[in-house]
Parts: sequence; structure tokens; C-alpha cells
Amino acid sequence: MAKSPKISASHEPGGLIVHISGLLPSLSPAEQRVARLVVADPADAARRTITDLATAAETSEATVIRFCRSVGMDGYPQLRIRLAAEAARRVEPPDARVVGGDIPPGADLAQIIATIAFNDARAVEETAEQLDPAVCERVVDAIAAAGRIDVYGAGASGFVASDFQQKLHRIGRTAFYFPDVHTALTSAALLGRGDVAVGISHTGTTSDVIEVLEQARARGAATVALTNFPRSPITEVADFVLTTAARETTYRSGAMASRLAQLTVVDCLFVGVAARNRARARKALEATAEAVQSHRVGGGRRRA
Amino acid sequence: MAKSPKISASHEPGGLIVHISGLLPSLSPAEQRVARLVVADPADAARRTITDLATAAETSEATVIRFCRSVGMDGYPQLRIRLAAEAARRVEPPDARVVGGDIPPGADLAQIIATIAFNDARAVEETAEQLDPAVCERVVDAIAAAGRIDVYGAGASGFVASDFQQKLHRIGRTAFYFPDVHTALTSAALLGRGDVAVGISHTGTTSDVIEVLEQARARGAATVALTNFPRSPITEVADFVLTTAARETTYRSGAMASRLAQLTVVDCLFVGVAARNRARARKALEATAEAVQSHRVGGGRRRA
DNA sequence: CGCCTCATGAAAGTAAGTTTCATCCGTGGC
DNA sequence: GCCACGGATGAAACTTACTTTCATGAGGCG
Repeated sequence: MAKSPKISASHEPGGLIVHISGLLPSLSPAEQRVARLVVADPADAARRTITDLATAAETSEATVIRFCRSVGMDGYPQLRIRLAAEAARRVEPPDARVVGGDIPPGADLAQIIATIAFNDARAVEETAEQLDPAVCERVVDAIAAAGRIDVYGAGASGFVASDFQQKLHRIGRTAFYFPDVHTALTSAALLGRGDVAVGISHTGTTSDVIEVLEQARARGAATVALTNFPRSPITEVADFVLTTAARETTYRSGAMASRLAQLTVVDCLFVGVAARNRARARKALEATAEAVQSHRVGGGRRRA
Repeated sequence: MAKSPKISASHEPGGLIVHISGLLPSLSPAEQRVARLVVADPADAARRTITDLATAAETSEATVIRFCRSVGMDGYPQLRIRLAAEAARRVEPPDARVVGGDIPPGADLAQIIATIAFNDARAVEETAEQLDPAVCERVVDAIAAAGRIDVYGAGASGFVASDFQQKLHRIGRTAFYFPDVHTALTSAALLGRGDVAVGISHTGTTSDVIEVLEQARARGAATVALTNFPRSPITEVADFVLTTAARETTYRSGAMASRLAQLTVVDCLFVGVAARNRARARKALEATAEAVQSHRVGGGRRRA
């Protein structure tokens, strides 16, 4: 681990399954086979003996044990019990749509809508469950006290970064977002102690964002990573790691649901920061709302 | 009655704990000691090893096994798993959060997270419920067949518009987004029959977006509005109206949850369009994914 | 090409769970 | 009083499950 002990969610309180699927890409191939079996049917996995599970995953018991350790369990029995508990807690999905499932080829639009909404809602809920309030708190503290906040993100995560920047700006925090790597690097180089850099990357492997975050860290800024994968490279250049909990699907890259989850996290941070000084934040929000008022039509009867 | 298997005993419906305490009196003294421990704290019992539990009950492992059989289990592991499941189920559901509720002033971050996630998830689900698949279908048809697609949006909705544009572009549709009203107007003026214009506005009162959509319609393009308010002005210039279902709160302007709902709708349309030609869309997606590959670090596995 | 690192499963080792069996104790008959 | 008898019980043998160790081999890197 790089320089200072990183603060991330070691507690995975909400969902073990969610936690495992987040860790999935960081596991070795054989362990991944085990993980997939476990995620696909936790209750069933809990019923199996270690030898049985190993056979089903076409690997050895040793690998299953290694998998247990990888996801933070002491050993197989503990995993088993946790899985059983987990499986019991999650109420049966009311109908046939599979959690994290892909869209079937012949699906009509109603099915598509139901599936997407289901997965989106789940991603949001599961993200919230596994978010560590303590880590959030510290991030909020850092942002609330920051001299300046840079938010980095590329591609789809760029929208989220930009959204976050805009939000912070609206409550009077000095925040920047850069659509371009070079500008971002330049900015990062100007950060210093007391500043905050936030890097957003679904996969956690976007080299541009990692590079910029690294730069920011080297300059003494507090670095925050927001990613779906708790052991991805971006987490190594971050002082604080916040994770989303979106499952991968093939057709609809996990990034789609992930983006919603990211926004939820951003909202949480935003409200947290705003709550640090309600009066001031509210005033700033009102001022900005007023500013766009002249661009609204028909102030009358339609609520907004 | 040796021949016909008993039908009743095997399923003990009302809960394992209840079942055990029911037949507690019929157990032998040593088994009763075990049973009492189990009933008193199922979760704890599930954590213990058989030897451990036996010691705690001041008896031998053999007796614990006998107890397992007495209550209808195959052996200790099964009891353990069932207990863990049982214990998990009986945790109180955490819902102190009010639907659509605002963040209370003294809220700690954990509450904030729970509330936001709850409202976000609800907005997504409710939006999906009230979305009319028939309207979506026609919008998808129009987009899939369009010569060109313009997506308009301002402020927070601008991100969504931009996201939609990028998505459509990635599957090979010709789509545009304009951060600036004047450019947008210019573009709208160049639309014609067979083209599609999508206007996104949470309130439905953003005059810039309305104006542009109006222009597009005058030129013969099919117009789509995405808003939270089905009777807002924007709906008057739209051929197709899609609505989100986010509730308003004071502190957290409804726009925050609304944005997630908007994205869900965008995702649905996107997948709908992509599904119109799976092969081509998949190919386009793969090509774009490949293009950014060199900006990812750590090849397949992600770790350190 | 040699070195290193890492993933992996075979096998050895340890702990957990299960069965067997001798003992104990109370009961009731002779 | 003595002796079956039967159920309850735990010690110990036994089996299975779990864990550790270690040799092997595949890939990456200089």
C-alpha cells in the first residue's frame, strides 16, 4: 500500500453478495469461478460443503479457502453462515427478472423497462447499504473545509464529475471539473494541502483519472476515489475510497447502472456538505435558483 | 406407522426458533439446555462450533447432535445454517425513513444516505411503473429510423441530454447535444421530417429548451419531451411526452432524484433502440470499448 | 534464456462433526 | 435385596470437512 493507510470500506455491512461482486474483478480466475457460483445462488452455496463447492467451480478446496480470505472471511464456515443469513434477508424477487440479469433478446419494451428500472433501483439501494458513513463523513469534512475541490472523471463518469462540480459550486464551494486530461493535470499540479481531489471511474482503471489523482496526491491534496471496484488501481492513489455496487451485465455495460449509483453517492456527499452549514447553503441555492428564474415560463399553476 | 412418511413434521413453517421452543418440553434435560441456548440467541449459536456449543450447554457433542435430530435437522451444519438464516430474517427492517421525506436538520450522514437512496430508488421504480411502453415504443421507432437526433437540455438536465447523445452516438446513431441555446436553435432550424428532437427539462418550464423544441417541431421533426410534470409547457410542443416520477422535497430539490429517473428513461430508450439492431449495436459498442482500452491500466485483473 | 512472481491443486495436517459403545441411574419385578 | 431393563449420557473412535503447506508450472520481465 502506497504512503498513508487508506480509508475505505472494510466493513461491507450491507451486502456480502454486493461486496463479493465488487471484488470479483480483483480475484484470480479460479476464485472468480467460485465467486460467480456464490453470487448466482448464495443460498445454494451455503448448503454445499467446501469440497462440493470446489468441485462445482472446477477447482480445489484450497482455492475456495483463498476465496474466503479474499472477501474478508475467516474461513469457509463463516462464509457459509454469512451467505445463509444474506440469502434469508433478501426477499425473493417478486417475478422472473433476474438480479443483474441481461436483457433477453426477444424482450419487448415493457420488459426492458422493468429490467432496467429494477437493476437501477437495486444498484442505488445496494450502494447505499455498503457505503461506509464514517468514510463519507471524513470526505464531507475534507470537502467542507477544502480551499479548492477538483473533480475528475472521463467518459460516462465525466458527467457525474461535472454534476458534482456544479453542485458544489452552487453551494458556494470552489470546485472545478476538467473535460480534458491536460488541463486537469495542470490543475492537479496546483493543488496543495487542504485541497481535495475527487476521481470518479466506474472500472477504477481509467489511466487518465488515476494519473491526475496521483498528481494531486503528490501535491498534498486529499484524494477521494469513487469506483465500483474496491481493489482497482485507482484505490491505490486515494486516501478515501467510496464504492458503488452495480452489477455487470453484458449488453448493458455495468457502467449504466453504476452511473446512477455514482450520482447517489455524489448526492449524499453534496447534502452532507450542505448540511455542514445549512443556512449558507440554502441561501446560495436560493440565489442560484433565482438566477435562472427568468428562463422559466408560466410561473403559475404547474407546481415547479 | 412405518410405511407412509409423515407429511407434517418436515416443514415446521412458522420459524425454526418457534418450532424448537415448541418441542422444548419433550426434549431430554441435556438437550433442553442446548435448546435454551439456541433459542436465546440463534445468531450466536450459529457462530459457535459444535464443541463450543456443547461446552456452553455443559454437555457433549453427541447430545448436540441428538438435539439436531430431535428438531428435525440432518446434523449440526444444517442447524447452523438454518439458525443464521432465521436470525437474519428477524432483524427489524430499518425503515424509519419517510417516503419523499426531507432530510431532518440534525440528521447524521447515515440517515442522509438512507433517505437519499430510498428516494432515489423510489423515483426510479415509480418512473418505470408509470412509463407508457406504447409511447416509448413509438419514440424508439422514431429514433431508430431518424436521420438525425438532437437532444436538448439545460442545467442539470443538460447532463442527461449529453449522456443520451453520447449513448446514441456510441451505437452509431447520428445524435447531437448543444450546451448553448443559440447553437441549439440553429441546429433545430436545420431539422426536418424524419428527424427527432428530444427536450429534457425537469420542471418542463425551461424556456430555452421549449423554444428549441418548438423550432424543431415547426421544421417537421418529431419532438419528444422528458419532464417530471405532465402538464407543463414543454408538453405542448411535444409529439411524445415521457414523464419521470420524482417527488419534491425542499432541501434537496426534486431535480436531484429526478435526474436519476431521467437517466433511467434514457437508458430504456437507449436499450430499446439498440435492441432494434442487436448485432450492429453490439459491434459498435465493442468498437468504442476497444478504443478506450489503451486508457485502462492493469489489463484483465485489477489489483496492485 | 534465466529469473522471478504468482496461481494452483495435491497432499499432509488439523479441527469439526458423527457414530459407537460402555456406563450410569432410576424403575419396577421377583 | 437383587436383578434385569431402558433411557440418558459422555468418552472415545471414527469419518468427514476444513486448513495449511508445498511443489509445480505458467506467464511476465529483464
